[in-house]
Amino acid sequence: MVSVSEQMAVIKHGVDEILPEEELARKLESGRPLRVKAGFDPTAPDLHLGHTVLINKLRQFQELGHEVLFLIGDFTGMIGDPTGKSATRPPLTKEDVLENAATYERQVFKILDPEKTTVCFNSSWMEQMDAADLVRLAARHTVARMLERDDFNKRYKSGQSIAIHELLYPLVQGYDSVALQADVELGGTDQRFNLLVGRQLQQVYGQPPQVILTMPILEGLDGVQKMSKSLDNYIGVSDSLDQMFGRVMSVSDELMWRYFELLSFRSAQEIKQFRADIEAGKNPRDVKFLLAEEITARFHSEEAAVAARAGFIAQFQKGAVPDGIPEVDVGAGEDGIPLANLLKDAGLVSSTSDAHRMVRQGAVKMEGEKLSDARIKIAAGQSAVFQVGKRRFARVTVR
RNA sequence: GGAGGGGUUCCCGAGUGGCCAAAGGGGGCAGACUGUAAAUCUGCUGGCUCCGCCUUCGGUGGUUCGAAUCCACCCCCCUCCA
Repeated sequence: MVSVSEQMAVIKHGVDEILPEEELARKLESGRPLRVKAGFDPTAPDLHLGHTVLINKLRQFQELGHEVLFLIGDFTGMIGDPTGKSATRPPLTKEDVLENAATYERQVFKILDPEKTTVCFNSSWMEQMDAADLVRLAARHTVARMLERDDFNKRYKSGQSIAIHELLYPLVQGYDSVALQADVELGGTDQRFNLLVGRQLQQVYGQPPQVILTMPILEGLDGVQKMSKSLDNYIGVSDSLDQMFGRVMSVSDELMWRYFELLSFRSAQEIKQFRADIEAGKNPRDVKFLLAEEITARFHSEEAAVAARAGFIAQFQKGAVPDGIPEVDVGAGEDGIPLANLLKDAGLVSSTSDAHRMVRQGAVKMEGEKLSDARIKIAAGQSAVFQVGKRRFARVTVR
């Protein structure tokens, strides 16, 4: 059994806030496995590394012997967390929810231990409630407290509308903790208020209140804005091996440390040692390799990660053509096909105009030879590797 | 219901009759430098049969030799008043 202080050290690594910290220590001292809850949106379960920050922390709890309650908010999904701009969301069908849940599991169990994870849906208790039950639940909380939530507060003060059902969201999420008898609930920093409501409700319902633990929001590849799909600065957990490896490598040295803190399972001491090594003259790239390997290994495999590294070195340090590039056929006329059209048809550029631009800038190569005129014709029957920029490749056969 | 202000190329935002495919910034892409980093510098950033041509400035229809710019109607957004 890991000591409480050791457990605390692991748990505290990378977190934003633990409220209240002493209470967590006390719960750990009891020695029983804690029920650790985290809620997830039932829509679009296409996870990126930003989402995994939280999941990684859940994993650490599991390794310390605790139980994870993976809650899919299919009922709350009907409301839609008011934080977002989209007011009301189209309700998902049962089938959608189940399908999304399956996708979640597929992605999440690359990190979590299925043996120590309970997947649950809040519709299973919320749908049991009748109107009277809901009124009773609503009676446990006050408008004044709800309005403490920052975004509600702002909207209220500025006279923007707040629909009644939006006030229900934190309440239902909080009730989930009651239903699950959670000991700990994890969430992003933006979830702080909602998590605290759970604490209050548990007390009202005569349960020991959960400890809340918030995780920071992970910055995207740009290092500034939060990682998100819409900003296209993300690394998806379903990304291909090479793409994932390459994207981790493209992270700046500065941001690398953040990723180590939130995405790696290496200990704080180890990470500190890496910093010292670089300080002493080690190439930061080599440390970044370790990060990229760890992450790709998690979502692909150890062997794949090693292969990815080798491929990476070959492609970018030695300028080799990577493996597994797309093979495309393009059609040509009597006297061949102009280069610009070939590039467009092969999907290497978005338009022939773009092709001309790329050629003009010296970005286009055929079998490693730079081409300087987009109007040259490539004759039918030829097959060659075309390259646009450093990372767009295709083996093109002219028919 | 009333008053006013807007809708411009991926985004923000100039432009108010020809010199506008449309300033500037952001983002993106490419080149140089490198560690495919970051920072920096340079270029590109509507389409095409690409040194020329074609189609864009909320929509439709006008005025004009010529309109993103003027007129009419319509659609949408925002602010203030009731």
